Amino acid sequence: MLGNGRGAVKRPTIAEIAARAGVSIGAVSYALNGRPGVSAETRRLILDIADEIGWRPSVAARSLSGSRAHSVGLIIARPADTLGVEPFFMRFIAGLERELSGRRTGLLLQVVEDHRAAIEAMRLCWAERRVDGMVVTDLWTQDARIPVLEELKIPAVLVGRPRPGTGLPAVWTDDAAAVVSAVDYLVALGHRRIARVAGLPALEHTRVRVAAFREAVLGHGLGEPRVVQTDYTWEEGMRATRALLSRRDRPTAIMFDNDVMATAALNVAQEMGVSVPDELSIVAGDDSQLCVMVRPALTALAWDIQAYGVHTARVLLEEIDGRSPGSRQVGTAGLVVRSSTTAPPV
Amino acid sequence: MLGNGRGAVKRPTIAEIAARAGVSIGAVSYALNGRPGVSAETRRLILDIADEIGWRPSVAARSLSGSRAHSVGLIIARPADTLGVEPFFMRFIAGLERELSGRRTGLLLQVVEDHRAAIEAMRLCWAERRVDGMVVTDLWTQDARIPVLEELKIPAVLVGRPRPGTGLPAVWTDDAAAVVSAVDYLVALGHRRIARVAGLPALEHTRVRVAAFREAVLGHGLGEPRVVQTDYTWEEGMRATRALLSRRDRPTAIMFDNDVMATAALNVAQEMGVSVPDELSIVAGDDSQLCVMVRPALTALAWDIQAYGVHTARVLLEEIDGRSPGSRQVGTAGLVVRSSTTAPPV
DNA sequence: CTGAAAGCGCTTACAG
DNA sequence: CTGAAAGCGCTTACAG
Repeated sequence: MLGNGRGAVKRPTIAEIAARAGVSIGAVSYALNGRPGVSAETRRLILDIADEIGWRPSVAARSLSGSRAHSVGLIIARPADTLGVEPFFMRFIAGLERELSGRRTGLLLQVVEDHRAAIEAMRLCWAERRVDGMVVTDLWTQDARIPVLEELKIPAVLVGRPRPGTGLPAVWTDDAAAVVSAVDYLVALGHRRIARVAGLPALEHTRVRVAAFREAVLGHGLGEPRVVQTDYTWEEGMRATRALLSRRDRPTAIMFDNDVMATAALNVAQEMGVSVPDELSIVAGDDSQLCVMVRPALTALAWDIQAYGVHTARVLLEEIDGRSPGSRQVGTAGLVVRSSTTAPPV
Repeated sequence: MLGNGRGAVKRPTIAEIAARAGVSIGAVSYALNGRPGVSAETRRLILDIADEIGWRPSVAARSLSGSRAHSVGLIIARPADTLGVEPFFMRFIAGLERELSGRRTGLLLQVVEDHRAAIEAMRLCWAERRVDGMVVTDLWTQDARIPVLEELKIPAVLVGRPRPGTGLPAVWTDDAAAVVSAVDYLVALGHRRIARVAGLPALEHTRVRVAAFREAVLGHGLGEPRVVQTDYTWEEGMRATRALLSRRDRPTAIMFDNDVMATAALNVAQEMGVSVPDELSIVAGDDSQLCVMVRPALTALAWDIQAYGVHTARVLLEEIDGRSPGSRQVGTAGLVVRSSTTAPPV
């Protein structure tokens, strides 16, 4: 009795190829894997037969003998609600795939609520040998997943800054440089009161961006930097903007850590009768279609997310192959200037 | 030599459990799988040991002997660009997972450009026995993937209306009823000139929705229904809206097939000096956070996408088990009234 | 109720 | 250059 209840089709195996070619299955395996040990003629014959009968290796069999799962895992730890509007993951996944599919490696996706669940999923996935390695996103400054990855010796790539203590390679973008470029741009326009609405404080890149912001503001001699922490949501974007705009010395420019909050700010400004960009300039931290969908269209930092995915997959595959890839930096975000930024009111 | 280059940890196997318990590996397998053939006492002992050493079955070994991959596939066939803003897939995937993870079934995700690539990916995935079945989304009226699924006898579930010719089960929502409810609502407000900006004509649900729209409009005696076909994008949403609003007898209400185009319409209306909702009511076809992020907030049809995912996974797993689940309908969308709809101008 | 054995479809030393 | 065989970690009839 085979597989599914609908009377599964019998797959061709190397035994069948061996029988047709009149050689041993060992010879077939060598030929198909491009290894020495078979004559060019025999190899040709075997490849032709395999091609003709549409043979493909069974991953299960390859995994069992080769101790490779030929898949990698991506466990996204976020409440399901906040995933919808985030264009990041679909683009990132498309990038991962572009690299993985060429290497005949599958992508196993899991979506969980928090780090505790993510760790459990990691352990299970690894214990069952479903994957050869994992992609770790949304890194926290203190990240409970990392010690687990190290304890289990799971090959993994960190999507974020390298961690000196660990042996895990990282693929990262220069968040600090991007933030500085945005501050410089606003200062060049003449802004002196620039605030920042930051994302989740637990996330490492939030911390990096905030630090870069503070340094840039201080470097320009603009006084004590003003930063509001949020959880990236629409609601907190509204609240933070309201708070900033209610002060007497309200900022003339605000940088937001994503596009959703920047859009929220647009609405708050309108409600409060603050004109954008004339009285308030807005910069969104992540460029997305959303930024061109609202009015005024938002000036934003644009990252090449798909390339990020491609490099991440590449580093992970090298890591799995035991080639100790080392960390890699990918392109810094570029500032896309649209209609939400201009010189401050005089 | 084992797995990864970093000196893989030796996984525990049933042989180890058997040795510790002093029984055969067969007995261990029976005990772990809850089958008869071992005494309650032995079973207890075996389970305890397995638990203690953290044993988990190797999927590769289980697949090879049991002829089940313990994974299902989702191949998304869309240009990567259009994926970002779509909140559908992340929600849908979260729903799939909720059901799959409880059944110890993995989700293999692929993102490809078109149906040709999707078919190739399906064939490969199946030939390698990476999956036990597949989820098919974004069904076309004439869908080249279906004959391939049938030819290969791949267990699959259609995310869309049942197809009489095929033996494939479907999980669907009543798109027609949802569209009719929206038309009824607009008519009740007093609208007589209602237009529809539809999505990709090749998609089956576009056709179903357009047909329902036409019927509803004719049923209300509102004259020849006006429908503009688009590809779901922002750009075509703008173009379609511009065309509709440029006519002398322009509509007083427009229904859009998604949220992105409805947002585009908001901008076009503003540019053309048409006030929303006073001069133009707008209904978005898919509810999402975007609908509450714009001003005025958009009245929209809200689908329980996560539940859709849960049911889809459930049906697919039944299909894989050979239980011929039959098609299943899930809840119809509800109209969420916000600020973009009101009575037409007198 | 239990043990010994074959088999799933590959890979890979090891002899010839 | 090639063949015969063991092994990956399970499941599952088949004897006892």
